[in-house]
Amino acid sequence: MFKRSIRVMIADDHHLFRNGLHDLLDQIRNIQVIGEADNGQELVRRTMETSPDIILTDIHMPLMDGIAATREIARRKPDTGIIVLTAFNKEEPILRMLDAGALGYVLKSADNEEIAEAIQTVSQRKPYFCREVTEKLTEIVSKNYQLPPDADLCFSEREKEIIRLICREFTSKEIAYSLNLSKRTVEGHRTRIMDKVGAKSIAGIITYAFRSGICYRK
Amino acid sequence: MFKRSIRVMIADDHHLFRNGLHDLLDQIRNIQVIGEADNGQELVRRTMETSPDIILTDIHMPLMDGIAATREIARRKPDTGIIVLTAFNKEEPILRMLDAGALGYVLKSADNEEIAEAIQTVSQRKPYFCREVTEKLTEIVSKNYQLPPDADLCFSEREKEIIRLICREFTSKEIAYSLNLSKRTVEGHRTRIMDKVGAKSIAGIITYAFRSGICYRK
DNA sequence: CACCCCCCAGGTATAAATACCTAATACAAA
DNA sequence: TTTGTATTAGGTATTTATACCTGGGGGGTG
Repeated sequence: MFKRSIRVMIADDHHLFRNGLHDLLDQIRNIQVIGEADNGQELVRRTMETSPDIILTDIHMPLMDGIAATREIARRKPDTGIIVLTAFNKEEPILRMLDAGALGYVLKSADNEEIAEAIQTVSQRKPYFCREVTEKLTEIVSKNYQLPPDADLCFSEREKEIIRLICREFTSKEIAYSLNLSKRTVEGHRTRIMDKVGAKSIAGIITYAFRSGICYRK
Repeated sequence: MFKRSIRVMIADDHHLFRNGLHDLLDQIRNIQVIGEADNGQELVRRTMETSPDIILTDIHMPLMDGIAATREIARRKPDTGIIVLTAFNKEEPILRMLDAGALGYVLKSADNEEIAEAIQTVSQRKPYFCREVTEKLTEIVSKNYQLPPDADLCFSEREKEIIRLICREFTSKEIAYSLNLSKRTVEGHRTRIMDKVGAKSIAGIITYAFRSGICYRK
């Protein structure tokens, strides 16, 4: 089966690094480097013009950083696979880039094979993270994610349903309407929930819901 | 370069599934299946005896589930690469298995190549997650991890103070008393806060507070 | 069967929150 | 100086929430 080559754009503010990466990618058969940019604005502009399949971008760049550029490109050309290629394995940039819409995250210390693998993977719309970043990611997850506490199990499905609706700013009347119940029934559930979690008002229900994982941050 | 074959152990309570997987793995050159287990206890015991390089295990199994078995094996034989092979792409089992020490997570719907790839990857001590799970993982991260919010800056200290008190279940009257203000003043702040965050009620204020990081989970 | 728990729903009453107003003070920036 | 914003505070009215009470129906279990 014939595979058309993957068209790649490089963005980094260091000329030498771009050169090295360009040479490296030129050696890979089905990859074609179609452009370079030394800042985020140029990256966005050239991406709009040339529609690369894959972008390899640094984070720290003048005029517009890689995060803002990624966000912009993810919005305007959502089919573009964006891979972050940066030196540091820090929590915040990883999360910001993920949030901005990057599909891959590879450290600059990566070897040639890994970069090639990242490009191949992301070009199929699959996420790719290098080992270090995956480790970081799992670390972040285990650090920030609280497993549903046993208390969770104390709630019936109905109760959890109502808790989530409460968190979404629905009043008892609205919840009753949407669940085809009486307003009094919803109020009854609400009271039971408050008793269970020891809350004095919906405020307590909501804080409990967030802290316990019944509701999520996003 | 000569590569010694990867010694794999299979754990699943379904005989047919073990068979199918066994046959599949037998077709891969450098993989050698050295044993099977149909429950977690047996998995741990046989792992202690035979020290496989890689374990492919289901989660739901009698006597001891895959999570407990993984935890045990990660503690007693930390060099073992454990890959979860399960049917469902749910948040909780993923996190539990990661926490327990699994390095890979592949859905049973995966094709042969993907399972082979997972084994190869994990045998190099690199984590491997199938696409769906990676997506879930990033979803979990972006859902639970809060970026330092810019919105935070939009609130005056007074407003943030009041937001935190609201989250702690204080009523306007109580807040007014504790801050030596009029109840009406607190209500005024509350209204301004609701306007700013686009909330319809305190529920909206609290969810905003959690999501933006003005209030914390733990 | 009796018992318990969940879900449902109603009454009555008070407290709290919200939606509209208005307006004075203070302090910093344009 | 003027402008803006934060903070303070009040009035009036309606809607919601909460605290008490009551009861029925269904499903599972000892």
